[in-house]
Amino acid sequence: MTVTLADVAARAGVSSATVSRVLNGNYPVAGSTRARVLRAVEELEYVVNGQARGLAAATSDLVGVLVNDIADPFFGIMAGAAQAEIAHGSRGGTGTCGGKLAVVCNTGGCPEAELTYLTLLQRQRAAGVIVTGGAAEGTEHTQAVTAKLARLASDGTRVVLCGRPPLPLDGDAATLAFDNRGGARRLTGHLLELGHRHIGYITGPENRSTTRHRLEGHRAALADHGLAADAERLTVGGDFGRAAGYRGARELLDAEPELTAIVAANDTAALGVCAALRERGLRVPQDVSVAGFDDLPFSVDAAPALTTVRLPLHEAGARAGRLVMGRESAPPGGVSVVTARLVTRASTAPPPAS
Amino acid sequence: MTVTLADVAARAGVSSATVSRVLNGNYPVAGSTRARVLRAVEELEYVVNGQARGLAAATSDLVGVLVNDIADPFFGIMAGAAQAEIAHGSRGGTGTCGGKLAVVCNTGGCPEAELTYLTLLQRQRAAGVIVTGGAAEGTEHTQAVTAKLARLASDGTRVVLCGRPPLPLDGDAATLAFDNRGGARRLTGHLLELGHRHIGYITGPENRSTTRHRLEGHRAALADHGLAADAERLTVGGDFGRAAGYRGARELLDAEPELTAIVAANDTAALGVCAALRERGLRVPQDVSVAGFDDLPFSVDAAPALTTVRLPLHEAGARAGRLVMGRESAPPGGVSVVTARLVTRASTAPPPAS
DNA sequence: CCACACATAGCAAGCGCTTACTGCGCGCCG
DNA sequence: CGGCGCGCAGTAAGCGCTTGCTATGTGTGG
Repeated sequence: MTVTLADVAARAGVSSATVSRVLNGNYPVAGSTRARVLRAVEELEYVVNGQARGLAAATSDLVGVLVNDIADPFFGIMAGAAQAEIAHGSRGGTGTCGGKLAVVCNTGGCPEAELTYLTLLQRQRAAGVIVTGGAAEGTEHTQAVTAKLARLASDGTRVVLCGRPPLPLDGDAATLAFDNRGGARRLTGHLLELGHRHIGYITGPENRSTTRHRLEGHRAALADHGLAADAERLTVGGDFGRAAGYRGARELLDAEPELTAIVAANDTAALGVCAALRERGLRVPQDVSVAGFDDLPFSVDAAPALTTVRLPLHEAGARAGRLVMGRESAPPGGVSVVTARLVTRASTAPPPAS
Repeated sequence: MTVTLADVAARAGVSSATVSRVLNGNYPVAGSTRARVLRAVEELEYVVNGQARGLAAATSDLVGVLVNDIADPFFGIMAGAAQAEIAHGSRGGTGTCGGKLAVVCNTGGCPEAELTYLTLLQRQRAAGVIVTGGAAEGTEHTQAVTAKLARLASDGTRVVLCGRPPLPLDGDAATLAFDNRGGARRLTGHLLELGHRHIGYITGPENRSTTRHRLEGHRAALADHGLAADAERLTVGGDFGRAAGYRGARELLDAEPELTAIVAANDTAALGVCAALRERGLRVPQDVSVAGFDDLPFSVDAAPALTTVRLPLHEAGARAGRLVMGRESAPPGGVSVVTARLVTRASTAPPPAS
């Protein structure tokens, strides 16, 4: 039923070695022979068996891409860009084609799931792995994940960390670190400059590096203006979700009547904040200013358009893809910082005069 | 460097066959032997070689998921849900684990890319393939894609079409067809019932089944009310993108001063429509009603909240995942229709009295 | 007490491909 | 005109694992 190299060889009247060489093209084969082989391939609709090839050549066509939530455009954008680079060079048809297959794995940000996927990828002897999104911190699995990554790296799998703090890895590893702290600091700084003095903050999920860094940036800005005191009280927990923003905003509003601005740890939550505000009859930005983080595509379309911090997700994903494919080399030290740029739009304005 | 079955066998003082059987667990092995083997596996941090296993057992741990645009939540939601089902049963650690690896492939809706990925998947002897999103129609590659799918199906790969018209496939194939036409018809029907008579329509990309079905539904509703005449004139082309909605709305407004409602082929475009309207000083829904399609998560947060048609994307994706894993069986005939429910929110209202 | 059945473990033959290494025939130089 | 080297093609040894079949040891019934 299934056509093998040997079938093609028989049909073309050559040995299977010759067919293999024609298909891989790194060995001289006479033009006439090659043509005969290719015709046989065509006629038989032969498709190489990737597993057998991988086994024999000790290579793999797979590259893993771990994301926290594939339904979230934040990750979708990075994953899409990375995949485009990874698949790059592919050509259709029955013939040979370069490029690899990206395996996008949804971890839900759970270190155990990360570990599972990493093991699965290791089983397939993946050529590389891109890990996106913040790292969970402080759980025992975190360490296991690090160990696994170290293992992969030292086994020759290219490891790229994208939007996650650098890790000391042996082999061919690189890190694209997002400047979450700096971005958050500039964002809150912007609000402070506008004159806000009572600024609420809705965090991301607990124990994640991204959450921590953004919060640290926010607090650093407050400290710059000698406002560190209130910080704790005006911070409520969230999870990057829209509902958390909604809930958090209500909570903040109840706790602090003088509140004039709310910063959410990301755009999605900021949208929830806006909804809660609207519901209370508060206008954005006249009564309360709102800011997010990430600058996802929908943020510009929110009403009012959201002030946020832009992370070049597409570019970072593409770069991660190139790094994992070895098409671009890592900077010395292996770590390069991705800058986060403040984008001011209509959702922030000076606080009401009152 | 890399640990093999034989290494484990040597360490445990058994043959490699025994180790294999312990790991696969479908053959009686004495308890004491099993324990010894497992300890050796642990000590050596052995991880099976998926390629070798696949080759020997003629199986695969891979399942492909083709999507048009991974950065679009429409696909992200389905892919995420499907993947959760596909990975289901996985357990961490070094030991055995069930579940498979989902390979999410971004095709950009381009049939050539679909073909390429399908071939890549075929090379890896994927256990199954889920194809999501509408099909391109009328290009010569469309036929090639169909042929490739037929080939895969008859080779034993489970094929699941999710949100794409059914195809006559041999093997173990199933289709989850979205009721785009019915949904669109109900949506436009809603607008007509509100009293609108001049309704603009912004389509999806050309030559895609989804675009065609939604437009057909829209026109069917118009025809129901004897309004088929204007349909052509009040339809402008789009591509499911936000910018297309923006552009389309301006175009429609210029062409038809009496316009009181605009239907976009999806929510993303509807957001662009709202932006254009705001820019012209038109209020939604007092001056112009707007409706989308899909009910993506952000639609409820738009201002005003978008009237749209809800497609149970999560559920459909999960179901596709179960089908491709053989954990749920296809309905007789292989096709099951996913219903599209009208969701009326604040963006639609009766036309202005004038 | 022997034959036979059953429970385990080992042997070895692949799975389909890559890739040294070997073999062959030809043209060219001396 | 002989030998050498080169350009191609073939041979075969794996890659790491699964699995049908065989071998061994123990317990049981006749």
